[in-house]
Amino acid sequence: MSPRTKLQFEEIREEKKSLIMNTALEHFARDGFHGTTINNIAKNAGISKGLLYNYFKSKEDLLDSIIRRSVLEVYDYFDINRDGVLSADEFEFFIRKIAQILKEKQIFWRLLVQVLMQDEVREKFLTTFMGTESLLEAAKYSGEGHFISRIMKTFSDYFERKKTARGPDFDPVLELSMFILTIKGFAITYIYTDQDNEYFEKSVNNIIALYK
Amino acid sequence: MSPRTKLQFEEIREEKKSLIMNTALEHFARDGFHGTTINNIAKNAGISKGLLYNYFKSKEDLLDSIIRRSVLEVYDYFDINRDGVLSADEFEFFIRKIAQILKEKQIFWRLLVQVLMQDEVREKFLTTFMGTESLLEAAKYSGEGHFISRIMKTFSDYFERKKTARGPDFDPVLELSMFILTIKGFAITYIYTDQDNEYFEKSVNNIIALYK
Amino acid sequence: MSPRTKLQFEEIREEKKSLIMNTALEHFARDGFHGTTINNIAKNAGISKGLLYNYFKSKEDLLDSIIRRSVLEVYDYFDINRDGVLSADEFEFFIRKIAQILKEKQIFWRLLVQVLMQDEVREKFLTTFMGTESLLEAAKYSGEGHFISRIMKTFSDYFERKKTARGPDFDPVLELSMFILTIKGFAITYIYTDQDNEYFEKSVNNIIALYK
Amino acid sequence: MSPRTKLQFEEIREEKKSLIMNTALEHFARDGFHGTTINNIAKNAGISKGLLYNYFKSKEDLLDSIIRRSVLEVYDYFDINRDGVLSADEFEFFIRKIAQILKEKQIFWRLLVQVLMQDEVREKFLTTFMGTESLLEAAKYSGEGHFISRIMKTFSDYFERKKTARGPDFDPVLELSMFILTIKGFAITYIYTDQDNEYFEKSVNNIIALYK
DNA sequence: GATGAATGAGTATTCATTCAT
DNA sequence: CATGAATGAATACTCATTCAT
Repeated sequence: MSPRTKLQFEEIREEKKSLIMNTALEHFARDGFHGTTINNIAKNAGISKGLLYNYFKSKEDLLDSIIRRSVLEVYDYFDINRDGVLSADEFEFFIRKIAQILKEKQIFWRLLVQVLMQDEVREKFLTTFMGTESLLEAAKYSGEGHFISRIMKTFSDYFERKKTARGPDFDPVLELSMFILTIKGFAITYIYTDQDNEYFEKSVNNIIALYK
Repeated sequence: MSPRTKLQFEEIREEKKSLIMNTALEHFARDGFHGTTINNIAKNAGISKGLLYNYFKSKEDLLDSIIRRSVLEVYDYFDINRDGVLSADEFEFFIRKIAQILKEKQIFWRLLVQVLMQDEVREKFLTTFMGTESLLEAAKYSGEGHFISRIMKTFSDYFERKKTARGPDFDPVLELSMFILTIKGFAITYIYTDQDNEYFEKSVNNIIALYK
Repeated sequence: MSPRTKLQFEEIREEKKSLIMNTALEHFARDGFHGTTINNIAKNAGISKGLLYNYFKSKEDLLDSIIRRSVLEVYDYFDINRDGVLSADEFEFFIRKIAQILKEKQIFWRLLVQVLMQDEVREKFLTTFMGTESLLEAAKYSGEGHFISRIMKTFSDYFERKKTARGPDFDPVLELSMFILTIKGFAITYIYTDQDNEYFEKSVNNIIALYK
Repeated sequence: MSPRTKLQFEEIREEKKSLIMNTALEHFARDGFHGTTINNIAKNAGISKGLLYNYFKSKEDLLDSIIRRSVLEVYDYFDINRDGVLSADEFEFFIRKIAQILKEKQIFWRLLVQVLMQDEVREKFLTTFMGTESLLEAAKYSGEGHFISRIMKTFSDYFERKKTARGPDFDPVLELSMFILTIKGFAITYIYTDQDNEYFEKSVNNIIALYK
């Protein structure tokens, strides 16, 4: 009957937080942020509302935590040891990685996209993770804490380097923006579509063929 | 002081409805469906809540009406006299038309995209206007009332016909899905971006160059 | 069946607001601000919670409104045409006036005192109506909007003028602060005591005898 | 490693209780009873909520304990060996004592006053320590456990005795009630005011001059 | 047609208190 | 003795919708 140790408490905390966040993610992604009630989350997680508020300051804080956690997870995927120069093969690897993440975290991306449609959330998110509102702008800076900005810069450099090979008619910024736009379209499409579809893979290959 | 004719009453009705819908659209697009209150719409439209309910059965009915109206408007854009065969030039015309509509109705598209992220709305909308959940699937049917499905079919046929010219390696369905996905990415991008950007036009040209 | 006029609406509004404020005042004075629930106020006023929030932004706004209204009422009592100089008879009139107000608005004063014990409310109130935290300090300034400060200044001047008559040993500031302190004690006592007590009147007379 | 004796345990218990009560007092006085949370008290006392409930049955019990303890402390101040007759010098001593206690326990008095504004608490407290609601009434009885009543009686007798010296116009009850009222005003004033103010001492002297 | 007062079910949030460890 | 996770009832506040005028 000895009291629980600090570690035990910590474990319980982390487990419960995770449980709540996963449950909430499902709800948010399916019903939207406003359409989801704390009551429902708590009920589905099998806990009381009070406990939820023991772990998260507010409904918004819960949303924040989910986004933050998932973004950091995504960041890990890209945290490979690189010299800042993206070779053609590395480029391909990247694209495949993005497709893979999309597959594995489909439900999160659905939430993210939905949430990013709300203007306030959008602004806040972009400032936090990109440092600017436009992906094209983001590509110009190598913001320190701005994960997305860093990736954009990497891609931007990639297309810049292609200019020498492709000649003066090649517009690297246009190429970059077409590439981003295509990736976005790809993502939006497969967030809501069955990804076992044969065209998921085919599209990936095609994007690589187009922009590698 | 002759009494107003039935027609005049009808006109007033339509004008008021339009006023309400326009005001509501702005709010929905900016604050989301849940984030918008009837009170706010009524106040901004300069009418009373009661009157609003005189015109629309419910908040959802108001949303429905807006979507329905706008879709019909969009439909008008495409209601050119055509023989069901899309020539290369007609294809280009189409793309430019889409870009133009995107520009002219940016706020509506923003709303539509946002609303379509909510699963319930999404399903309802897709059933009504497409007859299926997947654009690719939609291309297979020439649904009667299904406006979007019809457009998809037109594009599908277009890429099918290119197969003969391009040879056996050409996969028309892949081409169609890459095309759709690109249009989606283009739309999503410019719904939230300043469209006076030089890359708006450049991207349009590029998409045409790629898929014409 | 003609619709209600603006005036009619205004009347309804004012009546209901008054009803709510009176009901709330009773509750606040008896159970304290925190001890009173919106539910109870609404129930006792015979209206729905929703309506209450139609008239007051929040529970705190309701409290604010009550205080503001009552303070203005009290202000009216003192808004006599005066030259800024308080004669001995006017002094007596004042004291009797204060006693009278205390009697007529006992329940409000109970609330006010109770509320002023909460540090935050206290600060806010003092800043709004006095311009400083100390009555003694308030007496130094003739703050424009600061109703209480103005009264204090009047009393301060009164005791200053007595100095010439009473000689060098007379400390007008001490006299003022003893006077204030006595009035406070008087108020605190009779806020919670049956005022038909014979010593209510006797005390008033005594205070006048002491400080006139 | 000799086991702790019962006495040692008792000491620890008392120390912890004291720690909790002191912490709680600070919070109650600053934020009010309702505005204070058990969580905050526990956190600031450096203990767990559970332990707090090991010492006090409820939040209200904690409040009760604080008041009870402090009242007893105050009682000690007055528990001088006296014959029941208050001489003029003893009267002066008393007043100075009250002023001193006010200074030393300012924070407690603030709490007490605040808490006594809540009607329920008020009633309970008055019954327990005074036996009646009115200080004037309290002066009539020499309630056994009623500490305050006893003090009132002492003062009452004091003013009664002065009647013989002052003549038939002297109303001892009026004098007593003016005295009480002045002390109350003095207390209320200096509970919230910086007591290093020179008028604190001057007021004390003045009260003594008036009622000795 | 037109108004806005009125409703009530619903929502996020708080907090004293309990209890397994 | 000691911890803090867990509960649930209570509370302020919101908002779509109705309805008397």
